[in-house]
Amino acid sequence: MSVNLKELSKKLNLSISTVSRALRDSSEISEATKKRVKKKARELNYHANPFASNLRNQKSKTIAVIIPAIANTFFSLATNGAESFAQEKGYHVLIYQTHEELAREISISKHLQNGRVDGIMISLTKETFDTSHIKELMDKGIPVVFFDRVAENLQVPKITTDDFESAFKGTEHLIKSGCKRISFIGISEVLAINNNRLAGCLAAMQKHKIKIDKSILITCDEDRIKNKQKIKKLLNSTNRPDAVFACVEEIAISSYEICEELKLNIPKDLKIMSYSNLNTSAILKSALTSITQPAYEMGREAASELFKIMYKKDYVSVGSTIVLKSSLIVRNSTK
Amino acid sequence: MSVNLKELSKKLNLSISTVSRALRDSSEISEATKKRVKKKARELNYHANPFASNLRNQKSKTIAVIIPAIANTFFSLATNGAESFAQEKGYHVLIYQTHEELAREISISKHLQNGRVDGIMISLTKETFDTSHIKELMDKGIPVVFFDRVAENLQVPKITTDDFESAFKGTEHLIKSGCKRISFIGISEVLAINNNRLAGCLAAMQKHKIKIDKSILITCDEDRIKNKQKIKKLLNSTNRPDAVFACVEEIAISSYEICEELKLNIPKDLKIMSYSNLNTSAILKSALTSITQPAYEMGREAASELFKIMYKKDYVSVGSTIVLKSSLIVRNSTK
DNA sequence: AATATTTACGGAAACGTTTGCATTAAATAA
DNA sequence: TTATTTAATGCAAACGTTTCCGTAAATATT
Repeated sequence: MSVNLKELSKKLNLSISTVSRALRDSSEISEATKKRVKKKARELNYHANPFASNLRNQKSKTIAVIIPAIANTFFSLATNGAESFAQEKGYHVLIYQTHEELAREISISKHLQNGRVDGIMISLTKETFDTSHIKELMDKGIPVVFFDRVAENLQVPKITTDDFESAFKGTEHLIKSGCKRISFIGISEVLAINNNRLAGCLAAMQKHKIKIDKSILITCDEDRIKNKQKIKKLLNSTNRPDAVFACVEEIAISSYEICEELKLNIPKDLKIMSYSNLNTSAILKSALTSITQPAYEMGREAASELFKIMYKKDYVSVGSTIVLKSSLIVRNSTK
Repeated sequence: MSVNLKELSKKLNLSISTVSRALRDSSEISEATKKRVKKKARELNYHANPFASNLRNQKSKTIAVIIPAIANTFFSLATNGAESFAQEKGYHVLIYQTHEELAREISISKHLQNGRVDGIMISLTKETFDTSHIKELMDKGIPVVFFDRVAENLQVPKITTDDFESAFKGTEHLIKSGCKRISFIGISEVLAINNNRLAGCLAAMQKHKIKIDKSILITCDEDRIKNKQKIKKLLNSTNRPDAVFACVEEIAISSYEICEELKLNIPKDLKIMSYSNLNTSAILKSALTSITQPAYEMGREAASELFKIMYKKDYVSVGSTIVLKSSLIVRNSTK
């Protein structure tokens, strides 16, 4: 196997403890031996066994990122930010996908109760109405931070965007573009992110005296095919909306595809606006008006907050929320 | 802290070893005590310390996925496949981004020499012309598999797609659509994947007696902005190509953006075809003709191969290559 | 010169498991 | 009845670190 401290110390005619200290630059060791030890360590390609260190130190230099899905522009960008930050700090990143299933989220949480990671970043599933599994982690003393899809009732740092405000602003833009019948298409009835966006949308409509028709406020919380059927039904109805405000980009994409099928022109027959991190927004058949979250920065910020509480001795987590701004980019789909 | 075997065994009036064996269903323990032990373990919310187990067992139940970037449709899909497979097997997944830098790839490789993971899946950077750092890992006895961006000279399982054949077929499609001046835009001069695609493209041109102009076989291996300038120069030249064959989707996206700038119509003024896993291909301003790799399956397959050699005692890695098929989907951008 | 302090190192315990090797009691065989 | 096997459990070593404590020599202090 790999060379260990014992072998290394034998070759050097030194004790294990001296070698260990020399390698970690202890002040108790003379510069001369430090040099000698480090040189030999390089020669023999010595690398400390992480499990022995972890066991002894009771920490893993590892964080977990729990997300609904990695193959998603928002979450992959956020993960990019988190991993980049962690790598800079010399930490490792474990990734877990819940696939939008609460059962998996719970199962993963249980698996992380044993100290495998020093901290956890999580974005909840569409189904997560109850967060006692997260509470359990916190009670075990494991630092947790939420990003984007947060649980508002837990005393944990949260990284979010200005969902209400950006949705409000986006909806005002739609109204100014002449929309009178706006359909909000959400992804969940339990996620704060969804409900805040919806609330922002409704508030703008109220302010501008737009009649709210609840029958066109729909939720696509099932699989892709069923969701598409739901949207198709909406866009095929006699009393079709004149605009779709999509809560996430997948819904916008489906809407585009359905417009194609139904020969609806965007933006003439239907305007579409969406929360989106697509890098193809500008080159879509009708360039997509987007509300773009700073996904990469959110991932970095979440990791940064996580490290802050991880480093704090005897930490008491506080429920501070960091709100980043999304940006509205108007393009052809709402002209 | 967390409850450990010692405390648990004390509560049960049993020895540590008995409790340990009971929990792992050893045949040496009576059913009665097994039941009693498991019940108590649940009650006290006992979870074995993974580092102690790892140290003792000399394995980590963890694999590493090393990729250029996670915020990339292909790699995020492949990672999805790998993580899904690993999760099913009860394994954990560490993720590392190289950001296309060989130096990082080397640094990460060094960090994984210490047994932190039981196996590694890797897709190389654009810059990786030398793979001695990978060889070092193999020499330490750590199972490695390549996917997509492979090193052809190493004796390791490799998961690839039929790059030569799919590029050949795609190019023939371009030629049949009337293209006489095809520009291949690559991403690296050292990656096999790039060179195989280029070779496939050239072979098709040769077969159909299309003149090959080396000045329009270009490589975009720098940052986004410089690459875009390069493409712009190409598309703005007097002797502009009538088709772009993009080696990866980022190049296709840039090409679309430049066409917009230069008021070039796709496909009238320029046809574009690309290797791509974009889920917006069909709704782009001119729907993109794509060669799509089975990214998710590649990730799963790579993980599957990795587990095979991980489970093999005293394994000798063989350089078997699994080739999956890409599919050509013809859309409007080459009509 | 005698004592106190500092410097540089070694011994051994501890982190929490897993497992080879007893050990004991009960069950079976001779 | 006595010897032998089987079943169920305990003891202690081992995995490879880190660090508390101890100690001898070297240096500083009075």
